[in-house]
Amino acid sequence: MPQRSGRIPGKSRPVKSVGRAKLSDVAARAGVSAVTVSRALRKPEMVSDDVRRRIDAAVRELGYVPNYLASALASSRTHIIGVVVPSLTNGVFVEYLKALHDAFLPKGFQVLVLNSRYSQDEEERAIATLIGHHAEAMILAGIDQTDRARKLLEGSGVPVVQTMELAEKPIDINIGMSQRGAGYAATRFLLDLGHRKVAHIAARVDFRARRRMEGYQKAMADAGLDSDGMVIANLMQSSVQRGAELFTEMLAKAPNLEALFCCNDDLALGALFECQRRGIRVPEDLSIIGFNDLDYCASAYPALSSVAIPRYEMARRAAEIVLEIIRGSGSRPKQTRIDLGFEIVARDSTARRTRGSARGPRTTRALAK
Amino acid sequence: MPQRSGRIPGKSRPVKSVGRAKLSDVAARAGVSAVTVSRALRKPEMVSDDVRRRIDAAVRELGYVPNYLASALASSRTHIIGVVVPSLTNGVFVEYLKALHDAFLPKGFQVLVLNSRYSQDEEERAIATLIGHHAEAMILAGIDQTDRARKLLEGSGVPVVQTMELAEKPIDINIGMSQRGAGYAATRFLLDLGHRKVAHIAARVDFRARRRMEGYQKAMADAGLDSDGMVIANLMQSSVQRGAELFTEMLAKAPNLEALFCCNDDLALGALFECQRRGIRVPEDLSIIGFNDLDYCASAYPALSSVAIPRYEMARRAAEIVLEIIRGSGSRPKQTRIDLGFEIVARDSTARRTRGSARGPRTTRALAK
DNA sequence: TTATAGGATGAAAGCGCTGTCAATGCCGGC
DNA sequence: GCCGGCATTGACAGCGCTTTCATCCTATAA
Repeated sequence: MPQRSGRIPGKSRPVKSVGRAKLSDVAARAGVSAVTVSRALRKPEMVSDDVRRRIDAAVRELGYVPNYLASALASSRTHIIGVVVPSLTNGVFVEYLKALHDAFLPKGFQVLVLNSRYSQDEEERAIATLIGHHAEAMILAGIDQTDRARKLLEGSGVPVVQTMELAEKPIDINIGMSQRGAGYAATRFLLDLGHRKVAHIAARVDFRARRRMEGYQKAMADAGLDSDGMVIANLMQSSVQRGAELFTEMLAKAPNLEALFCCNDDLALGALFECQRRGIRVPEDLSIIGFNDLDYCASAYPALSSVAIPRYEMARRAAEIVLEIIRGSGSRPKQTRIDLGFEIVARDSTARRTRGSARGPRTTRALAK
Repeated sequence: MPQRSGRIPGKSRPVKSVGRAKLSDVAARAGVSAVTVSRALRKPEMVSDDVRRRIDAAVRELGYVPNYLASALASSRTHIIGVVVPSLTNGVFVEYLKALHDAFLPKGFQVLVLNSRYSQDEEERAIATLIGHHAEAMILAGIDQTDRARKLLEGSGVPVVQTMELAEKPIDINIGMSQRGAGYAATRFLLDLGHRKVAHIAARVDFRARRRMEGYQKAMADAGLDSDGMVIANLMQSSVQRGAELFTEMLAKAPNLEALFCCNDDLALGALFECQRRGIRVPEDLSIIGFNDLDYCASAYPALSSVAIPRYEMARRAAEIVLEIIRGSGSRPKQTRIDLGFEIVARDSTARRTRGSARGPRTTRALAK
């Protein structure tokens, strides 16, 4: 005979959440059964007004908060969207996450964000964690998952969206842009302004940054230019400070620099500040272009040129598609690989090369320090 | 007789995670019972080598991922730390969250971050959500929770840490600093440099920003100065761009400005750029100090003075205390209210007022636009 | 009046795991 | 050759909720 549920006095297990009210407590207080309380909370229109009022009162009096774990286990609905990004501090992902929150929260979903810290292994672990939490969909920044991660994702049976970049063989859905193409275009833009000595600096080089750099190298090669000695790629964390440092380093290698393509805006801003510090005029002596087009680019002096990537739109579309799949349970979207492109935003920090004016004074000053 | 578990053909419930392997599947494949698998996964040293090997193999072959929900429900251990911050984009909280992640993840806890978007109601909802998820501790940015939120927190029975500010009556544990005092000190710093016309600009004014402003006003009043017409407080989102705008607005109200205290560094950077644009020399014509001392302050040209707040340390200490409580189950720390202070970081954007040189040309130019 | 929807409520089972305790097998020691 | 003790393993109940299906009651039609 199964024993009466409840705690056996003197032999109770270590109680965690002491005295926390549960469904049956509310039910007892309202004088109804537990099922009715459950219903009243989820589909209030299914119970009578009188009962609903009594239950509401009981809930308030007891400070009842439903146990989400039990609910999720019983219904196999977690309302969790799993997200993995490589960084929580990078401005790009900050806005990307904001877009995801904005899209999912109003629809009753929680967004569970895990940080892979630019490591494939940590990403794999994060993915396993999210699968363990039974996330109803998975949104990943990047396309470079490990084999095991791919297997796990495929086995999970939930929609997976890879973003930020275009994949050759997407796991499921892919919304992105060509990082390589964007790197090529940014470099091409500088070349088209008449610059020949175009350098590239990068920090925290991950897969995406690497492909941007490849774009830079291709554009240089296509223009018949040598990019050897014009690249500094650093694995340390990117920051404004780092931008100043790498630019300084570059100046030592290539004092007659004409244009600088920075892997991201932080580096570009740091380089700009360093120019001001050294009296290098931007854009007269040096053209600078960043990447990502963060908020501050437009406000800087001179306003920074950059490459705008559709980070908000990528997140929005990912959310849209995921919600559609979850709703329509199973109806896959017709298009599963979407290229959202990018845009070169030309501002005051880049200008056409003017013969003569630039060369002399700048390099002198640049070397002075 | 309870029916045999398993799906009744033709009448099965809507299956969510089709065919996802569970503990019993692994057990069957390894030829052991489910409990043994559970043990092998959690305390490998408790099972024999042979069994462990077979189980590991089965896990791999089936791509088994434990159902975290079921595990948490059964053990009443979620390993989740609940965190509520008012913004996911503000640089301060970005670093604060990073510190929390760094502290908790290595200890086997997940950090569940919810965004209150500077709204008390949303914060209350976030807190309820976290309680529903049975977070094992709660770390909140700020001290201004609603009454119901406080009740929920007290009823939850888990440690609660309020951070970023010092509370009169903490809910539980409080690690912070005096925002008001910091505002006072920053203003005092400018006054001590000989400035009289000291203005304050603020955006996205929340409780903390308001108290910083009160500090500013008190410092002005204590110095016998009038702060009327020297303050612009804006409720819109803060950004570099906004800094330029508010500074421009302030210039119209107070053309003979000598020093500017910005509510945060983004505004200060925007104001700095605007000065460059207008040919206002910093610090000769105008001293500028920001707040938070974000990374880029030190790199800007001129380097921005700011007020450094111990955001990393607040998070670290909060995590430390929480971990101690969870471990030692019940042993409260002796000190439950910790003041971590702040620091005025004087850099090149602030300087002693020099008679004459400043006044004339600057105001002219300032008014020019 | 009696049959008959249809709305409101409840009883039972089970989601996938873990805690507890009992059962089994094997060792050396007497 | 029997027993205590240790190392392994398994059976069972239950975490707090939802799903399913049965039951009850009232209102309406016949």
